Amino acid sequence: MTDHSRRQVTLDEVAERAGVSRSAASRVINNAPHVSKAKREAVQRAVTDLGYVPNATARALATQQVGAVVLAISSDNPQVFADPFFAEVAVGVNSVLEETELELILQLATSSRGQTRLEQLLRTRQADGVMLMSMHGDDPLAQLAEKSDVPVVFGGTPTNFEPQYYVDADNRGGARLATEHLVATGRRRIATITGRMDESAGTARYKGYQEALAVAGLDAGRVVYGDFSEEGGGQAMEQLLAEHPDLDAVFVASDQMAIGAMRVLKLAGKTIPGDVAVVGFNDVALARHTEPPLTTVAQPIQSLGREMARMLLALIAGESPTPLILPTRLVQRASS
Amino acid sequence: MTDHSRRQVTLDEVAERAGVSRSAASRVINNAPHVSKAKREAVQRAVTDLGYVPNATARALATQQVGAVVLAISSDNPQVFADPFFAEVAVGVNSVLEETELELILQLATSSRGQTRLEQLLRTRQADGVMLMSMHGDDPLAQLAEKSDVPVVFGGTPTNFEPQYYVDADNRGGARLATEHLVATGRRRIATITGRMDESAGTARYKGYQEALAVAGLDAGRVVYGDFSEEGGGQAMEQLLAEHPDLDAVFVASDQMAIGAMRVLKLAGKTIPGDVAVVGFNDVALARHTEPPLTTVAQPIQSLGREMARMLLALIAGESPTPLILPTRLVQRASS
DNA sequence: GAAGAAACTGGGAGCGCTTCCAGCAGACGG
DNA sequence: CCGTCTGCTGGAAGCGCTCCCAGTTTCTTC
Repeated sequence: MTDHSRRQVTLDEVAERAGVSRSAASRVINNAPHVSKAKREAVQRAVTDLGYVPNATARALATQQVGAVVLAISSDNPQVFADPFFAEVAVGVNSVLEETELELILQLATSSRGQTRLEQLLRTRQADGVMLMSMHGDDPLAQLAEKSDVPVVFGGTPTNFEPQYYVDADNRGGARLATEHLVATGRRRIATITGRMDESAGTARYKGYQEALAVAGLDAGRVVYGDFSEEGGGQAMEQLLAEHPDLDAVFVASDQMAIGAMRVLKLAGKTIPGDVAVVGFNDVALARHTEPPLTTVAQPIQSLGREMARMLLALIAGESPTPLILPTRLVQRASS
Repeated sequence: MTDHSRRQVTLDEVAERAGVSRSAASRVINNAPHVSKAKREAVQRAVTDLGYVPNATARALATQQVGAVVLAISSDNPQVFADPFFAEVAVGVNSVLEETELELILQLATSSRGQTRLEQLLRTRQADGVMLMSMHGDDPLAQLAEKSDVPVVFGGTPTNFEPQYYVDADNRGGARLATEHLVATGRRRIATITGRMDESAGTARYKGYQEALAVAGLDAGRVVYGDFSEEGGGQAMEQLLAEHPDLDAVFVASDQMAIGAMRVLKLAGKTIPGDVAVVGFNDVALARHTEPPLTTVAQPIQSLGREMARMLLALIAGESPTPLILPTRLVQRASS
C-alpha cells in the first residue's frame, strides 16, 4: 500500500529511508549517472514504499523549466472555442503531449484579462512554449509572440506577416481543388462567398478560387465577402443572386456559410445541384447531414494539433523545424 | 517602455530599485497591509519601470498553492473531447476562471498514461482543484477522486455512487419532459432508444421516460439499449421497428442516435412526424439542420462548465457548496 | 511628557528540488 | 608502492518568493 498521510512525501524522506544523500536520491529520480547500483535500488525501493512523487513546482523552480505548454486561442469572440474545430485541435495536441511530461494549459484569450495574461506569459516565460491560434487579422499578440523569448508555434498564419514557425492547412490548395472540381463538372459561371478577409484562411481560400478560375480562363468576378457565419452566408447568397442571377455554382469558404447559402438558394427556388452547385470548406460534422449533403474541403484538424505540438516540442528541444502545410482534400457529396 | 532584457526581473531587483526590503516589496505586490504610502508608491513605480511580473512558480512553492486547476475528462475513448459538448463545457469553465488568477489545465485521461497522471495529480496535490468529467461507468478514478485531498467537483454523476460535490443536468427531468410532450401530442405507443447504461446520463434519461409513461398509464416496454452513437441509433431503430412495428413515437436519448434513427425510419418508409414522432436529447447544433428539424431536450452546457468552476472555487475557498442540478428544457421542432 | 498601543520595517528561514564541486575510494599501469 | 584516473558521494548553494518575528518608529491618551 502507498502512504496516505496528509503531508507530501519529500525527496529528503526518500533519501533518509534509503540511507543516501538527497543528491544521490535526486540522481536516481532523474536517472542521472554517478550512482552505484546498490544505492540506486535502495532509492527505488524507498520511492515505491513511500509512494513518492516529485513536487513539480519545486522542480520547476530549480530547473527553470515550467513543465507546461500553453494552447492559446486569441479571438474577439468568446464563443470561438465552442467551435468543434478547436476541440479537435486540442485532441490532437493532447495526443502528442500525453507522451511527454508536459501539462497542457488552455488559454482562451478572449477578454482583455485573458489577453493580458497571455501577454505576460509571452513576456515572462511562465510556460515552456505556446501554441497560438490567432483568429483575427492584425492581432498585436501575434507580433508579440513572434519576438517573444518563449518558443511559439502558430496554428494558421496571421494576415500581416509570416511567422517563423507555424503549421497551417493548405487553404489555398483546397479552395483551388474545390473550384477545379466545379469547373470539371461543367460549371462555367462560378461565384464565391469568401470568409473574413482579415483572417488568412479567408484570403487564402479566395486566392485559391481565383487561381483555379484563371487557369480555366473563366470569369472570377462573382464575389461577395462573407464573415464565416451561417447568417452571413445567407445574406451573401442573396446579394450574389441579385447581382449575378446567372451563376451556376458557388464556392463557399466555410460549411457554416454554405448552409446559410443553401437555405437561401432553396428559398429562391433553385435546385441543388441542378441549378447551382455548392461546395463548402472544413467538412464539419454537419456537412454530411444537410439537404443535399454538402460537397466540401476537408482539413486534417487533429493532425494540425498534433503537428503543432510536435513542432513546439522540437523547438523546445532546440531544433529549428520548418513550417508545415497540411494537405486538404475534396469530399464529394450530393451538392455538386 | 518595459524592459526587454533576457533575464527575468526579480523581486529583489524591484526592492533594491525602490530602496526597500524584499519583504516590503512582497507586501505591496500582494497588497498586504503594513506598508507606508511612500514605500508603496516607490515599489509600484519600480514595478512598472522594470516591467516586473511575479514568478508564478516561486510563488507556488512558497505558498503551497499551485495556482492552477484541472479540467479532466476520463474516458476510454480518445475522441470524446472532439465532441462539441466538452468544448462548450471548457468555454464555460474558462469564463469564470478568467476572473481569477488560476490557470486551466486540460487533462484528457484517455490513455493509461493520462490516467496515471490524473491519478498522481489527485494523490499529490499538483493542482489546487480538479473538475472531473468521468464518462464511463465505474471509473476507478472517480472513487479515487472522491477521497482525494484536493478539492474535486464532478461534472455529471458516476453511476455507482453519488459524489459529494457535483453539478449535473436534469437528465431525468428532461427525459420526462420529452416523453410527456409525446403523450400530450397524442402518441400512445412510445418507444425509447436508451443511451449507454453505464453512464448516469443514460440511466437517468431512461428513468425519466419510464416515469412519464407510468404517470400517463402507458406501456413502457418498447425499449432498445443504444450506445449514444449515430450508428448505434440506427441499429437500435431497426430492432425497435422489428420488435414493435406499431410504435408511433420514439424518445431517443441523444441527438446523434436520433439522427441515425431517423435515417432508418425514412428508409423503412415511415414519415416523420406523421407515422412516428422523434425526440432527441442534447440539442447539438446539428439538431436544427436535420430533415425534419429535430425536437430535442436542451441542456445548458456552458452553464454546466461555469457552475463547475464556481463550485470548485467555493470549495477551494473552504466553503461547502451543495450539489447543483441544472434545468433542461424542451426545444420543439418539426420531428414531433 | 511618559507609557502603552499601533503601525511599519527588514532579516532570515523556509518551500522541495537540482546541480556544482570538492573529496574519496578503488582500479590500474609503471 | 606510488601517481593517476575514473566513478561515486554528499555538502551546500541556489531557484524566487512568502511570511513570521523581533525590533523600531510613530501615534494616542491620560
